[in-house]
Amino acid sequence: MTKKTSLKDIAQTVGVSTALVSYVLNNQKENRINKLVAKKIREVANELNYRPNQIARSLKTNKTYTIGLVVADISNPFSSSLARIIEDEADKHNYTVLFGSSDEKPGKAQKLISTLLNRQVDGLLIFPSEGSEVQLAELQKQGIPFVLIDRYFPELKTNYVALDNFGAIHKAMQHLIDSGYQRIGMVTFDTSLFNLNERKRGYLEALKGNKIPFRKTWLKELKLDVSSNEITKAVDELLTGTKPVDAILFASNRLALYGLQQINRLHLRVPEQVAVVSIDQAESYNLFHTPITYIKQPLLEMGQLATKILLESIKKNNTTTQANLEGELIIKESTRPIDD
Amino acid sequence: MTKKTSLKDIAQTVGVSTALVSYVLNNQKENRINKLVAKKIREVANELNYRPNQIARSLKTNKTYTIGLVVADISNPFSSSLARIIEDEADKHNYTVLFGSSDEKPGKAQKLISTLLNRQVDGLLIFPSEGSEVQLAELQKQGIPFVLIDRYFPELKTNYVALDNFGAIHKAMQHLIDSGYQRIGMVTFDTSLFNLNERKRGYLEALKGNKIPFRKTWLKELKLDVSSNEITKAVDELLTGTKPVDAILFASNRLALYGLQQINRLHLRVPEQVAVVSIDQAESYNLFHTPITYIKQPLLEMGQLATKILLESIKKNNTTTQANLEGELIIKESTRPIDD
DNA sequence: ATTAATAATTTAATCGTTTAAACAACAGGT
DNA sequence: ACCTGTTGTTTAAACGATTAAATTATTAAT
Repeated sequence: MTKKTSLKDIAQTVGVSTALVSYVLNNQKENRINKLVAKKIREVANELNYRPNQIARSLKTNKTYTIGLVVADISNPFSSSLARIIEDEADKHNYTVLFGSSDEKPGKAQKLISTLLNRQVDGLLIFPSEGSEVQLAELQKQGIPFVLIDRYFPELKTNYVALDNFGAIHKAMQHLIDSGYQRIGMVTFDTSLFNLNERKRGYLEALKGNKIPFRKTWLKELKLDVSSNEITKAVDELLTGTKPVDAILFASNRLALYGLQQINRLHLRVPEQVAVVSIDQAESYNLFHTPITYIKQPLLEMGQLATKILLESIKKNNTTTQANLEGELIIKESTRPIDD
Repeated sequence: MTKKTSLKDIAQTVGVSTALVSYVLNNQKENRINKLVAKKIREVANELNYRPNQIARSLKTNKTYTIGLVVADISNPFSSSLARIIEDEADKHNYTVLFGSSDEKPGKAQKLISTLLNRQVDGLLIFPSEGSEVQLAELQKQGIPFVLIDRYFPELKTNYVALDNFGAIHKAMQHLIDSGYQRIGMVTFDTSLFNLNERKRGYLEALKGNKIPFRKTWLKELKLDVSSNEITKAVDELLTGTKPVDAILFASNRLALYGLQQINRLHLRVPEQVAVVSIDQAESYNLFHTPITYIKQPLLEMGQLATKILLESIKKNNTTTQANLEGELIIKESTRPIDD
């Protein structure tokens, strides 16, 4: 490995001090520096292929221009799509992203955050997992800038960017009801996470608002780390009883992905025998014979906004920004109105 | 922001030198240090919630325990799945991952690599893009440890881990031919990338080996950054002429994703009217009415092996490891043999 | 020619850690 | 009493950059 060139090397070859080299390469004190010397320094820097050691700079300036991204699982399309958006937005401001997956486990998240902080990230973007309130409160106490994405805790006064889950589901439900569906099932998660419960609340409120009595067999609440088999089973139960549902609302793309497979296996026609709505788009839904109605999350806006809020709060740590963004209902064939 | 505690703070409260604190917390010189003092130091470190400044440590030790991951696009499932595997493997060795997307553009890749190197990553995992040979040769010259994933350049003697593309496609083709398909089309990329051309070579060789004369209308070569419309058009051409193909081989999951949609739109039955094979699995293929035969890439092995090779070559920079892993052909309904 | 003002550059401390080398204090052996 | 060895700890330099303050060189003004 050819030794990397440092300011010192440049300084020596040119015959000046490292300070001067630093000033020149950072375009500081421009008017005070001899143009010829500056030119020479730049030339030598180029020749020696100088790359500033960001680590050394960080140590001195106490800024790493790095943000930490904590997702549940980077291989999940929702996470990776947002990761990409965040990467691009961060890059615009010359920030780089360190990431890690928490697998929805507070312990793992804790370890991850700790690792990222040891690396002196300037701030964190977190998809928080269930039960991480205490950790987050601690971060807050330590004055570390962070923004929550997708989920948040109403009892914590933190920055966050999330979907207006209640509104989105309510909108979807109203659409189903307006289209003539009456026995509407929902497959969602059993969790204490506020945002997911908002989805449930949206479902229940919509039923109530339309005077449709709720039956508890319509609501399937699955663990966050649910297996594909369990999703299959839940969908099966919704669709094969004596009084099957005539529409299903899936609370995540993973649930929809496996749920639709089961609908295929049962040879049910969509939407004639069962209408379907999913939260969160996926290009792959188009492989299904009937295009699926879904709630489009404003991913671009979520990612960009979250990143901007974080960078703002890194600059000056004062305000708290909380954003509940609207989802858009994209109506496709899977919820065609029942003609009667 | 409460000031972070440093070694100095601990040293001062205990009343010893920072050196001693460092030795204790790093479990060095254990037998030479007074047990009571050591205990006291650990206690105070705990109380003050000490977190070592990895930046300072890196500056001194010249090791960041960070690897840089350069993918084409982190939001692509292939990339993000591998990213997750790499993350886990890296974590086992206490490494953290900095990532960035190159969008298949050498310029962007260059900038990214440069940024990562400025941050003193210990090594790089790269999904190289077309035309990056010079860059990679340069990296090599500088003695920077790196491993290529998925693609490689036969003229460069670098570490790499990739699929045996020729073998995989050949296997798929043989299966199609053995199942009675004769007019086999392929949708692939028009590129100088070696591994993708190996796919084309596998296709052509299989035809030749089975004495099936190749027709150039069967082969659709699309740009790497092809739009969904162009994929649609290519599939359309393969399937709607006077002599349509009776099977299609898709060279990537993105091609398959849009290709299958067009097959849906044309209301063609799979496999009766057209058989389908895709490289690279995707859970979402299961949404298609007919399960799709595909070549399963050994992602876990690829990611783990690449990471291991990188960490090895960070430790001692000597050998070059090149691995062409076998793909597994997973046979499903989409290539059901033609009964005759 | 002297002084003052300005221009150009250097000095030196600092960030938080690591680590070789030096040092102090004491024990045991002669 | 003196040397030797061991134990426990400190000193101080180093990593590669930044930057306030000090210093020197040059020019302009009197």
